[in-house]
Amino acid sequence: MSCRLGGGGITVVVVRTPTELTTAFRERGLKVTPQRQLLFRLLHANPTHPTAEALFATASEQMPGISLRTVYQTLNDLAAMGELRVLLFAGGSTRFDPNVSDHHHAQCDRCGELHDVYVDRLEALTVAGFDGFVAERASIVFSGLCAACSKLSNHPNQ
Amino acid sequence: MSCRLGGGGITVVVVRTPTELTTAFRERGLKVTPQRQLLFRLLHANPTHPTAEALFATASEQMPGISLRTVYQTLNDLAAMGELRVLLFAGGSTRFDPNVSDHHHAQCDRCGELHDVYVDRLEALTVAGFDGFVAERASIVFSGLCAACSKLSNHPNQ
DNA sequence: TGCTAATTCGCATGAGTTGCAGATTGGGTG
DNA sequence: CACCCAATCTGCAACTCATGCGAATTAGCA
Repeated sequence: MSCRLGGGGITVVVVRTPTELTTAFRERGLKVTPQRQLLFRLLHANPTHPTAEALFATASEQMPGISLRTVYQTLNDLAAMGELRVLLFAGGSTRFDPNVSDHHHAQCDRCGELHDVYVDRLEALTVAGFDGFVAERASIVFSGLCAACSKLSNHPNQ
Repeated sequence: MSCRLGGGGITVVVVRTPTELTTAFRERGLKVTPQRQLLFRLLHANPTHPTAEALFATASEQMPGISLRTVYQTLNDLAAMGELRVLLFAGGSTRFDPNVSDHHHAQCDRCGELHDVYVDRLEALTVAGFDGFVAERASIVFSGLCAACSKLSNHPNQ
């Protein structure tokens, strides 16, 4: 089985700006605190799929005293609003993906790095065994070696 | 750019028999205890994607006093040997899949049920954004409603 | 400016999993 | 068949990640 990889088409990352998130929060009767504004900024166009702890660490630098509890709270609010995707992967805690466009992931077996990929022609898949299951979404995770780790294994002396 | 995903052709559900697992354990210098034999039997052709706790509960019926610690230990050993796939899904703890053939999963948004599906023509996918990533495997999780829950939503009066 | 519900924060709690150590045992060896 | 030792089992403690709770604070509207 093999898969053809598209020639690096342009990928559009759709991530709400802090301003848009502010509006979305207010519309729902949620308040926009300095803590939340900071998190909105840290998440904007953030491609690192951070964990709550990672965001907390970064946020603490800019706002000493911010609580880990607040980070979780805000992340959960965002996820409930559909502004954040929650990702579960091997090797640790929940990661949050501010990229809510239709995309998938590639995870490196060696360093654990996770990055976004865009898959087309999903409808071309042939699936057996649905047995009445009505699929609405598909989430694909590719495993292998990232560019950096792939180079390393070609030069094992490193 | 293209990637080859291992395997291919007709998908066969390969689940080692307790006897095969016994041999595999001995070959690696691991001992085969009554506890492990029981777990081998409980896992054989088990389509339920059980959690460690679920296996522990079933095992306890047949072997009162077996330790949850032992269940974890054996599951981890099996996973390390590649005889078990470790699955992480929303809604709780790690699940273990004794079906190590090339397959994927469908999870019901409503009841959480998880079942196996077989995907063909992965080669038809067009993937952008690998950016040097060398994909070796792909894991697909479909979300939607299982047959039972799908019927329920068509008859909301229930 | 004042009110009130939402939020923050810190601590306690809970679920899931692993580390540890003493007692036990599988299974190769003599 | 008995012995021996490393592997295993078990129970408990500890650890990680995440959430519940409540008193103090604050955003945002009147």
